[in-house]
Amino acid sequence: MGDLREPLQQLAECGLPTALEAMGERWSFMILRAAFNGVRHFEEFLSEISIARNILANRLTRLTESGILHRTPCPDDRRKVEYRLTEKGLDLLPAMIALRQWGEKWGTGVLSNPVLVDDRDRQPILPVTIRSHDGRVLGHMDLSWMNTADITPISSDLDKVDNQVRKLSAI
Amino acid sequence: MGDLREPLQQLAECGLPTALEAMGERWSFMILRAAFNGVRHFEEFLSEISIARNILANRLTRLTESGILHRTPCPDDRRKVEYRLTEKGLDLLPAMIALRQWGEKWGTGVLSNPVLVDDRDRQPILPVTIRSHDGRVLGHMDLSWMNTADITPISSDLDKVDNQVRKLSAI
DNA sequence: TATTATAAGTTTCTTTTTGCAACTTAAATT
DNA sequence: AATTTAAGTTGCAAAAAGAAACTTATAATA
Repeated sequence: MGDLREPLQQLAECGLPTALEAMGERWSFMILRAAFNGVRHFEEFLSEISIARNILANRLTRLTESGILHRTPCPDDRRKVEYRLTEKGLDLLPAMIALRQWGEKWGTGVLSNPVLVDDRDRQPILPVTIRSHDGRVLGHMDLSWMNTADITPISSDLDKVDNQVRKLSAI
Repeated sequence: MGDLREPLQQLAECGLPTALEAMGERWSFMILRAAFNGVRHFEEFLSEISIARNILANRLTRLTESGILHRTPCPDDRRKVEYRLTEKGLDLLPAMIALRQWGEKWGTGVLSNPVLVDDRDRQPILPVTIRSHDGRVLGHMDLSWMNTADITPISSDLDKVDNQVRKLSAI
């Protein structure tokens, strides 16, 4: 069988560079976390995070431009500006929690307190995992890359596409 | 009821800064992605990613130091060095996929090809989500912060801890 | 064997980002 | 009217990123 490193260009066709363009700068994730914790104003971010004033201003502008935060001047106090997470920003929660959980698991004894719980039963959430279409938890050894074109809608014969598949766990 | 922004210090007690210390630098996630795609050697990373030589050298050293990659000189060709993901590195897959999926969803029409499939049935994986202990998919409005000490082992009376809870969706 | 090529860096220098501190501007408080 | 607060901006120094040439050890080739 051929070389395993065929999709050189395909590596480029991936959402990761896009995500990093918006969230890859220093402090972006810390600002996001603060926003998820209800922080909404400039001076509030400033006291929550140990970031320089000008950098914060720059990041808030960038996050606003990329549609992660929405900037609104407050009507009641016209000095204030409110930064709120948009739907796009809120949708970063799984990525942020996955990162946080990884840091907790592998960091030097971070006690992880407080912990995220489900409102319904007040129990801690599960570790964020990768799941198959029917909900089984998958590890990297269970995964392959496959061309969208070669995917059978739901369940059919899938024998002939065998060599269109690249194991992720060739690692 | 009191102020909603009580856990100022608690924001610091979180795995996110730890995770960002290891993965927050520019290119780290791109290197990780390449590693997940089977890239193992310096020159290979270099041609896969548009990164400067010295920066790549620096990042590989840093990622090795933080235990995400393991560096081994190749026995067969002593010029070569092999960089492989450790267990700690492999464990970043959910975070990376979550980011990638976010980029695909919100980026400017990234077609996402190839796509990650489950080996078992060759069907695309689900979007990475946050789940309750019993597997329900949770949104940010279903989540609260709670002190570890106040969590009832599995299911008991949980009424009195009511004001120990901070809604995440006060947003 | 000598010559060339390859792999994995390192060095030097230039350009961008960070970070700090002081300054600004508009609006609210006292 | 004077002071304080909120959200920035400006100027300058330090750190990090990027480009290009250089190094060192090894392997392949003539």
